[in-house]
Amino acid sequence: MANNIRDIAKLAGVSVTTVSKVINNLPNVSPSTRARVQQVIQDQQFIPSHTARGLVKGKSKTIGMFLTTSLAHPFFSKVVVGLESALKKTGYDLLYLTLDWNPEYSLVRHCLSRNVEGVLIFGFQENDLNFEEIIQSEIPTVFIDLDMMGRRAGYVTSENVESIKNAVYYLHELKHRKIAFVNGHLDSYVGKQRFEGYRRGIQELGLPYFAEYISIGDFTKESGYAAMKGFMQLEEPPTAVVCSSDMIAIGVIEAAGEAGLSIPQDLSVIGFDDIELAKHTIPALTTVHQDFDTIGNQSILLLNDLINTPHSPPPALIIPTKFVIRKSCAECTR
Amino acid sequence: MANNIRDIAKLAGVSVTTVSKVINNLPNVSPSTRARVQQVIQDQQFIPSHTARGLVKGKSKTIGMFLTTSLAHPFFSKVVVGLESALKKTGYDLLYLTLDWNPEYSLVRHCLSRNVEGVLIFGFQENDLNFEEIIQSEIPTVFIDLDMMGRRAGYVTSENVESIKNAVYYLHELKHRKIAFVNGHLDSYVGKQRFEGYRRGIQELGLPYFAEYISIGDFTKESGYAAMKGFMQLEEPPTAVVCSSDMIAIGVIEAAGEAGLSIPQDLSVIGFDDIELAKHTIPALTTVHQDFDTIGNQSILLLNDLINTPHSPPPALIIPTKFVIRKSCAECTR
DNA sequence: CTGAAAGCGCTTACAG
DNA sequence: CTGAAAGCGCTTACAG
Repeated sequence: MANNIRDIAKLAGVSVTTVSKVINNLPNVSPSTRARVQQVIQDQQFIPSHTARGLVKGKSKTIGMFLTTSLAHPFFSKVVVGLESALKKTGYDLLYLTLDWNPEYSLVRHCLSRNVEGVLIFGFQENDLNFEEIIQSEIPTVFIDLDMMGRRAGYVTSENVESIKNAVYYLHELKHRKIAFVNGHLDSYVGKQRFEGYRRGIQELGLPYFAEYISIGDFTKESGYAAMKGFMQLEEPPTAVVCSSDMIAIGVIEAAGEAGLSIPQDLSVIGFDDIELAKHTIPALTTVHQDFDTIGNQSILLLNDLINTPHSPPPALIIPTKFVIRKSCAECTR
Repeated sequence: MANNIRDIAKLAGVSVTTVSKVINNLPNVSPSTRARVQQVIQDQQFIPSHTARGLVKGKSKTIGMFLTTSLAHPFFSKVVVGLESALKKTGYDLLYLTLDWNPEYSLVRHCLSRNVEGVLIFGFQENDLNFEEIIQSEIPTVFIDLDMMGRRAGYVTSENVESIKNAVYYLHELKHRKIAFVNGHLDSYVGKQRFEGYRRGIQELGLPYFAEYISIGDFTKESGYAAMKGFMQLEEPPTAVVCSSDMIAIGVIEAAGEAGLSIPQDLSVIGFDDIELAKHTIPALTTVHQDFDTIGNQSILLLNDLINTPHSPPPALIIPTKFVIRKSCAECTR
């Protein structure tokens, strides 16, 4: 049984150098020799060791991925589809790196010991981990939904600011003037961005900025529910609500429904994400569609550039969203 | 800058053997020597190469995972949470292996070249891939939701048969006698199992077996919708429908709603999976809850046994489900 | 307790 | 076009 390049060399009656050349499709091997070696490789079902190759070349053809466990979030699997296609294209495999939360643990150590060529970071917020360390290490890194930059680190995210701003504009065109906003955590990058979008929309349209119309939750249905309950206490409740996630919107709709308001006649609601559920709410949710597939795909492609193109600039890629109009908004009649 | 064990040895004034012993916490090093070496390691921020270690030991501390891209399915992320905790416990990292669909491609080659110690296969059906090859290779393998077995291969899945049977029993207790079943693909393992559950339930309860009450779809909402439309054409439409997924149930409910039936008064519906959405349907869906976390967790643990316990028998682990009673079933009044 | 040496399975100048 | 040899960074008998 031939287990290594030396066995193959012996069987083919050549040197290991030659076998290596054949395996790697390098020139300077006569056609007949090449054919003979290939035959032996085939016969023996020889599989070169990726590990040994990695050791001598100092490359692993592996990208490390750090993920929050709280990634039980609904987008993850969609992003993975995008990752997969780009991985295939670039020839990398993805190593799902499990985080260890003991004090001596270090992202960088893990990466270095595993010899990953680049790192993908997804689902984390600014202060979750010691990202400075990894940026300093200059291991090529791409963050998803977190605007970290470094000499060899960049990010990809959806168009958050404009998307929310557009939602506000859309409601304004429908004659809404009392437009509330239910956001997620402000310590998350997307939370900050979307808030900025709301702020700009209100400002550019010359609408008054009411602190009472802004609620900060945590992207969940529950936080949307609570926010809407709050709005309904106001003397002048909003006639429309922009939400920072579809789940928030669903909570808003539920609270509104309990109070006897019908959507969209009495209240217009806009979500964010376009999750599966958004099509199935009653009424179907008007929302901002995120292109998760492209996010995944581009993350790997950019990482590949960072790794393999010597002076490639750190990326900061904003993926366009799509505004999906369904049934949860109507013209304001009051 | 110290990059390898030899540099450390030099700096500490010892042999590489000794450094290796210190790194691996092996005995036969004097305390003072050990301390000195550790100090140097610390000072130099030395990180041993996982790759080199893997090469000589023939082990990679890596588990390979094959996943369908169609894994954009909603459970995946929940299973990952379970995987993660077990990975941490066992010290393995997960290599997400991207499949290459060209004819020469082989799962086993990929695994062998990457030197993974075990393989997790998730989201595939019997004939999707050449699983025989991987079973023959005797690389330790655990399948999720696919009952493949081999000398070193086993599986973990939810209790599918009993769960559906119980659902049928539950409806029977609610005095339903015309109980339909909307299944997913029969070429999927879980499809077959759940069908068997339905069959047994009907049989044991002495209910007549009507082919018209059985619809085979593809786990989607659309297939549920179509199935229910069909049922309503029958002379004696069912009074209750057991579904092989929550999405199917949602489609059934939608079709029923369009025909003016109210749930649960006119029709009882039971789902499967207990996805997020199940709580939010109107009425909230009675369903079979799958314990995805445990599925993920046990998969790794069993794989770990398979890898590290010499004669560990191939596992066939059935994870219990929980029947979650919500609002979509009522006593049959007709 | 310590270290010299062989070896894991490859790649890569280099000489012929 | 071909091959001997050094080396990637470790571990592990083995001898002292």
